[in-house]
Amino acid sequence: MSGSMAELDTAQNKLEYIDTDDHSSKDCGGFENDSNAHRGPAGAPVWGAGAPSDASLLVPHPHQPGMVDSLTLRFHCPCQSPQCQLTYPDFLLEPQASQYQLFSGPVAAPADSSHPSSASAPWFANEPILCSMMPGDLHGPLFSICVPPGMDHQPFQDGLTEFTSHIPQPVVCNVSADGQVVLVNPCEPGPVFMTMTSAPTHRDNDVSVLRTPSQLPQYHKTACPLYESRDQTTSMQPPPPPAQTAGTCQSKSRKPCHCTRSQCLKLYCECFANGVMCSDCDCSNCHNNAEHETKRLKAIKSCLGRNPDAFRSKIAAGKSGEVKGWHNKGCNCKRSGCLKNYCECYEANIMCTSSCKCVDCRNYDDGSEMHSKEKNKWPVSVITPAVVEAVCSCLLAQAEEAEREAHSPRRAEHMVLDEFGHCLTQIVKAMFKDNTP
DNA sequence: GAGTTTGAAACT
DNA sequence: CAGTTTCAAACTC
Repeated sequence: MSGSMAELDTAQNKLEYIDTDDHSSKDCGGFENDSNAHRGPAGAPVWGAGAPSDASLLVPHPHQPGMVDSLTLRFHCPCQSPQCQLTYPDFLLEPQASQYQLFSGPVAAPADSSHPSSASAPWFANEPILCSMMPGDLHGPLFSICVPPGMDHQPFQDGLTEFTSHIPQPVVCNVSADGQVVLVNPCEPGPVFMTMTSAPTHRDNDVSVLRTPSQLPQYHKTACPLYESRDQTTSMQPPPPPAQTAGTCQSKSRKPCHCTRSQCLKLYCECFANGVMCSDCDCSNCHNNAEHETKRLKAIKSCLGRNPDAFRSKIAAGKSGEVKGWHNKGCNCKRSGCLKNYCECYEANIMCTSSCKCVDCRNYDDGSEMHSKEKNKWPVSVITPAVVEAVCSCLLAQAEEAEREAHSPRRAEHMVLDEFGHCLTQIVKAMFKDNTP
């Protein structure tokens, strides 16, 4: 395997800030990244390395070359429309500190999420991409993506495909010849159409903008309503507005909760923990709904205060295949042998790892018998977090090399895929080596 | 469906 | 941070 992270800390600041000094606005929605700040290769945006459910695009810090500014990693609305401010109460927000915006959401990280091994987003190459929530018309803020001049739509489509490929829900996207982007999310009844238009509101009038017809809800159509944590330096992404939250991802199979004492405002409540309002539940005295939005938001804030990762997925999921991943915290089972659904690992159909503090665990691959709920056909013992990290490092290094050598995006993609194949070969070799007596 | 068991979340 | 309590889901009968 080639490359190392050290070689990759060569970020330059190639992106430009949008001057929005005249917009003293607060955030209006969208997701920021977590506090993990990673260096991107050569100034290129990189997929964030947060929890698997919240990979985002990282962009270089404008004043500290080589550093990623986490403050930039969020949507914000430069407008001060009552609609936006109603949607996101003040107490959850902090003054706008930065102008970068990005196309981001609670999406599955492409790789190991807890290490600086982000994969480069080749579709951005060296081009600046500026994304923003813009003040919209009567329907609310616009979801826009600014494509730099001279950049044709094909790479953008590739990028959009890449982006949406990380969204937990299957999303089909395409940029048609007339510049219309179609997103299809099974959470929603129908496709979402976005149209490329000129963007006179942006400087130089030299960018294209993707504009959604019905604005804000479209953002949430591709983003599950998981609440984001905040750290000391970044503002929190507010929860989605009630109307969207209550309906978002409802099509996903979700069990109704039966909470009686928590008002569905604690993590005991699965709905609340999953970031959705209760709907068709059997709970009593429920406050996890639009009618109690203020109390609900306070509860969210409280949870995030206790644990900034409270609403992140506990499962660091494998992107595909039968490897589900691993539990970020690990379980603490004592009596179930980790073979009942009391065990979070077992329930998630993953094996216990060294992170677990369980007693008498039987949810592991002992070489002769797999005890997990659905017997994993993949060699979990080989595909460890360290291996995933190593693979990601290799892919990142390859992407960086392609960028350094100014290869076309397509060529760069091939190089990365070649490297991925090489990594897989080594993993397979390791498998057989491990299974050889 | 009621009662019990279990382990995560919350609390001290 | 460890021990205890609270809670709701999973499980059993």
